[in-house]
Amino acid sequence: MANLTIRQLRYFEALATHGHFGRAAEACAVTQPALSVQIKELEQDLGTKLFERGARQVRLTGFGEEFSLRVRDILHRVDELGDMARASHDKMVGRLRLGVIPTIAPYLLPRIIANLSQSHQELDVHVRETLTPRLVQELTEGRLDAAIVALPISDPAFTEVALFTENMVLVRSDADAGTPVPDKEALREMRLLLLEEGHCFRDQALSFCNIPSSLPQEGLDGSSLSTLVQMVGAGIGVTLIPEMAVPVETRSASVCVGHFRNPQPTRTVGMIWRRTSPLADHLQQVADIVQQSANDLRAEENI
Amino acid sequence: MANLTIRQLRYFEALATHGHFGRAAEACAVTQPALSVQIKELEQDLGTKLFERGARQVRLTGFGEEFSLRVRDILHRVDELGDMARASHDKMVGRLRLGVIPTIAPYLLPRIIANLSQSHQELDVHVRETLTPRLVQELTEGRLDAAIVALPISDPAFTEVALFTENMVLVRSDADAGTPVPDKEALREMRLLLLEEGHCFRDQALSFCNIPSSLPQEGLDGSSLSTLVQMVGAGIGVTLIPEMAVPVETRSASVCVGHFRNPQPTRTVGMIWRRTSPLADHLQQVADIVQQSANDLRAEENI
DNA sequence: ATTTGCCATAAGAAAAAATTATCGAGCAGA
DNA sequence: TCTGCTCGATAATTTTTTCTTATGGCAAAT
Repeated sequence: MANLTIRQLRYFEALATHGHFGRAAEACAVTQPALSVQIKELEQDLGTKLFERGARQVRLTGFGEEFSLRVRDILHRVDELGDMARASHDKMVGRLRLGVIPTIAPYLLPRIIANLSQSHQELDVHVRETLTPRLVQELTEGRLDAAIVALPISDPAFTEVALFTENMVLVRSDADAGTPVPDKEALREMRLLLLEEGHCFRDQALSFCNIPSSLPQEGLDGSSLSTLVQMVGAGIGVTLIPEMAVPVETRSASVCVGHFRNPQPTRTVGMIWRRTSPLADHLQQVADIVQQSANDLRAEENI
Repeated sequence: MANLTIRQLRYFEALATHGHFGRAAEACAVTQPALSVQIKELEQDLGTKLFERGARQVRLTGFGEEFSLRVRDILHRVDELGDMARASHDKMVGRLRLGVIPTIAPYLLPRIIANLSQSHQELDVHVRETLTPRLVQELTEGRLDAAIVALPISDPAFTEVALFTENMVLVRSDADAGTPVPDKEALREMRLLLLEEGHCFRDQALSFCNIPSSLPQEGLDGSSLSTLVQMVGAGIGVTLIPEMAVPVETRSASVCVGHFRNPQPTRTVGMIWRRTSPLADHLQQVADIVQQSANDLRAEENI
């Protein structure tokens, strides 16, 4: 009934083209009875004769003729399945859904995209920029393939790969240039501008200053590092930003950048993906490229 | 490698839609390990993971997603094969390639076509009108499904079914009306108009007169019965035609028809097809309809 | 009439796929 | 943190399918 097999269809096609059981069988690398039986069962399943067995030759019936057109089409499509799989073996193909947190995306993404599309021509990269908790959720739900976040995440469901560790730097008004960089105790006395709640970078900044993140601030949170820097430039206060953001964010603002020393605050950026993801191998490649992208960026800055 | 089975594709589709091995297996009416193994082998054959087995759910990978689109399409087409076969089970469907000799076609074909297309709605009938030897050849080569000819053909490769026997009648000029119908000896002295060589009806006429068919005639052969009758109407001679042709051919010509007696010349018309034809059952039905058509025609003439 | 080519069939062997039973990993509720 | 539970993977065995080899029979060709 619905028990057609691809094998039967292959035998059928061979017999249709060769018009000869023996040769068709040979073409299929089986013996003639094997092919005979399968053709017979195919005809039985269909309830219709496909071939007319004359003494001299084997010919398709009218129905068989129509049948063969469809069978050829089907076999072709089946073969394509294999091709498709083979094509996507090593090179990562298709879509890569990548999440990135907002304090990384603007600075690193352009480089990542450039490098990725160079090394993985066929890959179309979807980027989602949002806060860590949402990235984690979407990753869990399978709506993302990987995410670039600040470590640690410590979710046992994820593989976590550290990519790089970068310093957090102080952004002050131009007016403060030359004055010594405050230590973290002094920092606590200053007006520290922070990202809105939910940004991990906010928590990292607070943590560096030993300020509990639950403590309410003065209500001057910015929605982006860019906003914070602008506010600093306006003389409203100081802020911390990741080193990576320096070239972009301090270019057009009248601010100066100061490095802390001993201990310097840092954040570690990494990539995470579901441990069960079958893309694991590929994702490690992607992680390497992201790491390379960060290195590129850093090298560029230090020119 | 190229060992994909339809079964695997069916299991795959079930798992893709259910997202759950147990339920997919149930839907396929097999146990869960059976499905598990087949999916595993499918993935192995392809060399790619199709599903991501999370603890909580089973999800298609990006590749699996693309794969499933194609698989659904393929399975649909495979199912159509079955439908197609089922649809053509009893009712004869598709094309019927029917050969007919020229001394039958003009008289019987309209009726046959009418009756056939009434009883076999879905059948599109291709008609080929030519001389017996060519019909036999095309039948042998599988380029025709059946032929309506004068019997006997006596080819062991063919099934031969007699349909009806009809008289051959004399066509004379109107002027001869009322004079007795000549017997075959007298006929030999008259100017007998015949079809061109190759027509079996020519040979049958000659045979009735005991004239060897090898004997050259006076070069007045007609290419059709219609021509012969017109010639008779012009007073050139007499001719024989099958009774079936009388209403059509003698309607507009100034000729009269005479029946021989004792023995009347006759020809037997029948249908032939390759004994190996899988349409045998259907062709017997067609033969019945052809026979009925001849009866219809005869009844109509005798009104 | 005999031989030959070719497909069908039968019987036994090999391969594939199913079943039952069991394991172990990840969640969830206690 | 443990414990029970769900669910998929795996193992061992049986059943089913599909081969191969051997052989038969029919029709065409010599």
